[in-house]
Amino acid sequence: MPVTIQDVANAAGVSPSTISRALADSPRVKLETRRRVQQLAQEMGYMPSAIARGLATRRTHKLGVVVLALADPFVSELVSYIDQVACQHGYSLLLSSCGDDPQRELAAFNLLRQQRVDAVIVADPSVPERFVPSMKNGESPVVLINKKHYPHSVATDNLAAATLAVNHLLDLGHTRLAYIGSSKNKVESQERLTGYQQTLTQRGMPVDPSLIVEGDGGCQGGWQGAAKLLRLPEPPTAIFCFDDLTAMGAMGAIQATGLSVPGDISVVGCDDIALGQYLSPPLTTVAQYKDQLARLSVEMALSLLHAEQPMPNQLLPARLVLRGSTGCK
Amino acid sequence: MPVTIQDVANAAGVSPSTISRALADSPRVKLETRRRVQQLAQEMGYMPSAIARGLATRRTHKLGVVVLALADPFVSELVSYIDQVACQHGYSLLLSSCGDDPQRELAAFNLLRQQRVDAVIVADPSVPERFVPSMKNGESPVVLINKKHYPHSVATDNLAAATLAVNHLLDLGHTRLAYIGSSKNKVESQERLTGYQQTLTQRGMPVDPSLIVEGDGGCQGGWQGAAKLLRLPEPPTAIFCFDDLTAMGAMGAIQATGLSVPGDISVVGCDDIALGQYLSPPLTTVAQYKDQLARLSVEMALSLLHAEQPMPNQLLPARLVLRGSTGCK
DNA sequence: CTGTTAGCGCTTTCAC
DNA sequence: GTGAAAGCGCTAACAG
Repeated sequence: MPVTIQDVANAAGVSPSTISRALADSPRVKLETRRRVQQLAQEMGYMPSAIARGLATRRTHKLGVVVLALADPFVSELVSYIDQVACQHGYSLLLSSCGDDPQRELAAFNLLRQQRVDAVIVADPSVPERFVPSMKNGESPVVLINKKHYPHSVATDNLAAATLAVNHLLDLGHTRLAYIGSSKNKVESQERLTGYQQTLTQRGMPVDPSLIVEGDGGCQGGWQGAAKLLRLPEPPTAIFCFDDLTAMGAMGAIQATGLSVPGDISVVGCDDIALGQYLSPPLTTVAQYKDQLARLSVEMALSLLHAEQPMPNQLLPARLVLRGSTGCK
Repeated sequence: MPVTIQDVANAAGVSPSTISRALADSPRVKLETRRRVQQLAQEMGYMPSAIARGLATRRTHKLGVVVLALADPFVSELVSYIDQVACQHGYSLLLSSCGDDPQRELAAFNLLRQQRVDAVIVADPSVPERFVPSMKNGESPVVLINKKHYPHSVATDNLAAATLAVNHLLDLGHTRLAYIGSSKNKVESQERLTGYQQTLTQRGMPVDPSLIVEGDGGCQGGWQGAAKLLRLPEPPTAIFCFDDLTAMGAMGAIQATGLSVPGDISVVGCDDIALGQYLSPPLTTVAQYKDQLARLSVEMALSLLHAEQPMPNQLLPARLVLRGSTGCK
């Protein structure tokens, strides 16, 4: 049995309330008593029960984090940042992977509701759209990452991201430029596609529909997408991929046929996962500011809680990272 | 304000206790009442407060998961499995990355204690040893993954893993065989090193100390380790790496100098992270049964809780996965 | 400055 | 088969 506030109160010869106040460093208790109590609590190894405190204050200091696939490097890096920020604010993360099964989705989200998390952050953009409405029913605010169309979100500007990538490739002199999208992230992928198309058009290049194929946001989809492009009578000389995993798969497919990256085909990814720089060749990519996505999403969640002026939706820029897969460096 | 059990009781015209029992499907309440209450609760969108329940039962149905770096693919894949299993048992995961800072470590672990998690699983083998003793003080049982020397653990047999890798390389005809270890995972790395040495000796090969270098369990360490090996007067023709990230880094370094994998040097990793098969060439590796590690660690944690006969420590086998980086397939 | 009193929402004896 | 009452460990008025 853990030490309770009563135990400490008895030991200190004061009432539980005083202990409670002293530990909160309330000025309402005499400095001396405060110090004494604090030290005593420390010595006794007293750990306030977050559970009892939660019941009393109706605030659990827990953030629910919903993801579909934690194993996706972008997602795990993001969650890692979120955890850091949350920790700084005295919050813990309650994880909830909803898997791909609609049944589990609901169960997972209900678990979060039962746990009375103060807010939930949907940290994986591939969490299905159909999952989102059910969240509204909950009483805790929901912040979505990279779903800018929802009430509370912080997202990377996909249009700008695609523009950076395509301009880079165009600057390199490429004229046949493909895009591999993601069926798992329809909206995001569509936005990046739009950026791709707009940029081509703006720079006076034709948009060839046969150069637009769909992956699944993972390596496999990237591989298959690239394989399809390679079978074209006139294959592209550069590929912009929905994300870094797609790009990895694409590079694999290209290299497996004996072609060279970037010698024959240049590849650009998106996200900037940590492993990208260790691929051969290192992956040129459009980086998302994961640290900012994390920080802002936590801050937004917290601001929603404290009913300050509702923090507006955030749209973050992206950053081009030049590496070997487009022949840079 | 969420619907409380009182609300449901009022609506149903029975007492809270009956609601509580009905929802637990207790035979003590008449079948008809039970059904009626269950449906009513459903309709009213009643979600029992895990927090109040936790206070009353002293069981939170939460598992604390301690990791150092969630962004490590092995770790995130593992946690992903743990989440699945935990969910099946009606448990949620409370995440706690302790970062590399000893200060935060303590804070992170204290958070878990305050949250009164039922048990904690240390899911990242690179969580520093010095962190472990402080866990014993907690009142909740602790299960460690891949730290077989601790009271409650489930681990992959590192000796066997290394043996598989080295035998494979030897079978391929290699005679100069290097090992890149990890300074961040001393014990594990030492075990794999022992397996490497024993196997070489058993098969009548010399153990050349200059072929044993240390990485950091990540790509960078792998890169540097391989670079060091390449500068040797007589470089190895095969490298067994502490883990897949190390192997990725090593492959990068080798390929960056214009050498070929596996043409000039074969590389074997360990862990079998999902991305391995999409590298060029795809990575031969010794797979850990991550699903089993996850399942058994959760089951061990739960068994510890329910004070059944304490489940003995588990040692799992490893499995060789042949791919391109050793010229297979 | 400190103590007393009431809950927070649930489970669980113990009665009826 | 169901209800009443106590209590889980804490916080937060309200007194003094």
